Amino acid sequence: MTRRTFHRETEAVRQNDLIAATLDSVAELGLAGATVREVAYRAGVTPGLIRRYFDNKERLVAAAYRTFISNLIETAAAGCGDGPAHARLAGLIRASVTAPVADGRTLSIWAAFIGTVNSDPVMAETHREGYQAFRDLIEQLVGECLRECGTDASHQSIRQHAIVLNALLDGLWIEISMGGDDFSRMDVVRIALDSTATLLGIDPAEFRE
Amino acid sequence: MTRRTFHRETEAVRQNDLIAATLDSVAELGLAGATVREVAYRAGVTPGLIRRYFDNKERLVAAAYRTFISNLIETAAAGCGDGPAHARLAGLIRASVTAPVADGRTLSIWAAFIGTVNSDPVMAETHREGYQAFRDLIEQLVGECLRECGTDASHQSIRQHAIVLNALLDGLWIEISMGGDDFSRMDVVRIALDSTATLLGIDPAEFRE
DNA sequence: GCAGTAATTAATCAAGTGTATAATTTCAAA
DNA sequence: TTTGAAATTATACACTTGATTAATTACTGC
Repeated sequence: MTRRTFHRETEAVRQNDLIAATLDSVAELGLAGATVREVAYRAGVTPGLIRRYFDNKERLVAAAYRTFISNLIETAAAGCGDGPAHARLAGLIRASVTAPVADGRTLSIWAAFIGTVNSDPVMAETHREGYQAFRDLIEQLVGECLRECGTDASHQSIRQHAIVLNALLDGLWIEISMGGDDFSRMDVVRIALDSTATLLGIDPAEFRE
Repeated sequence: MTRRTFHRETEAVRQNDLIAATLDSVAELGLAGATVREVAYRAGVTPGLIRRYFDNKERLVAAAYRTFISNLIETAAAGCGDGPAHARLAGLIRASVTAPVADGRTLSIWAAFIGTVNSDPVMAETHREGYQAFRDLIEQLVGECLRECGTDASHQSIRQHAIVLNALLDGLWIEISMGGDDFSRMDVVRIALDSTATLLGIDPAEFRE
């Protein structure tokens, strides 16, 4: 009986593969399905190897969550581009309600992780960081927008508008990703942009991109 | 060595207790912590008993989710009361962004269950039912509101406004329940009502309750 | 009070979990 | 080509999980 052949990989590649395999497992089988054996199988290695790159399974899952959430925010933020604030905000919104950010697989992974936040301090901290980053981004864009449009741009006004917009985006993202409604015939981007304009008191025409 | 004493209960009471214990476990320990033994312990029975009232653990969890989600929607809907449509809508919104609907424990349970929807068909169906009920309620109230205010109340307009409002409520509910932001100094109810009025094109004054 | 029935407990099982460790294999350096 | 160190595999262990079953207990109807 011969051992299976293998080839060595750098630490970065292996960690990356293991994290990707973890996210795949979580997406398809849920968090409970992301067992050490399942992850190892998907990564094309044996279970024991995981412990060489991650102290324990908890660390692996936490690392997977961190990569996932930072990638997600990065992808959404990449929609900003440059230009005037309202154009950047529009870009962020468009990116937030379309694939690959708004997507069933993404939602599944997000949901699975979210469920652990309350009972797992490590996950809670990771989650807090990611959320904070996104909220800060929105708050800044909202602030610039309000200033551009000459509306009330007081600290409190910015904050409240950011909270509401953040909530709207979260909710739309969930609805669209869930795919429960039939969004195929609607222009979700336009709906998102129009309602944002309405909420911020901006001329919707400027938001049509 | 004597056996522990016990007393019999009706099927309804036992099922209820077991479901309550399941929800407690999920809220505090996450879905992974809701083991048969943990649930039995919290319900004050022995593990074997569970199988007398639920075919298997999957059924118990599904039943717990169903009870949870229907209670949640019922509680929110109870905020409606009666009166003109905009008052009922305002009541629903107020209920949605305040305790016990908007609450950390509620969010934890919701999040834990949501994470299973993608990989578990039974949970997916239960989820769909609950969500549909809430969305229908909102769509009806929005429709009445638009008609009351003389705005465009076409089928498509109602549907789009309902989607957006639903998203806003979901997002606000999550944000508030999460407690990440410091909402203590803000009037979240007013923020929710004002932004809803803005989105629907209704006079905010009518929404102040 | 008594008997029978059904609810409940207690004990056990097989399967799957994360983890640990020793035996192997790969690869780079000499 | 050889050697040595590090990466990877294989195997095993202790533990937890959901499920099963027989023994016991509480309660209902007579």
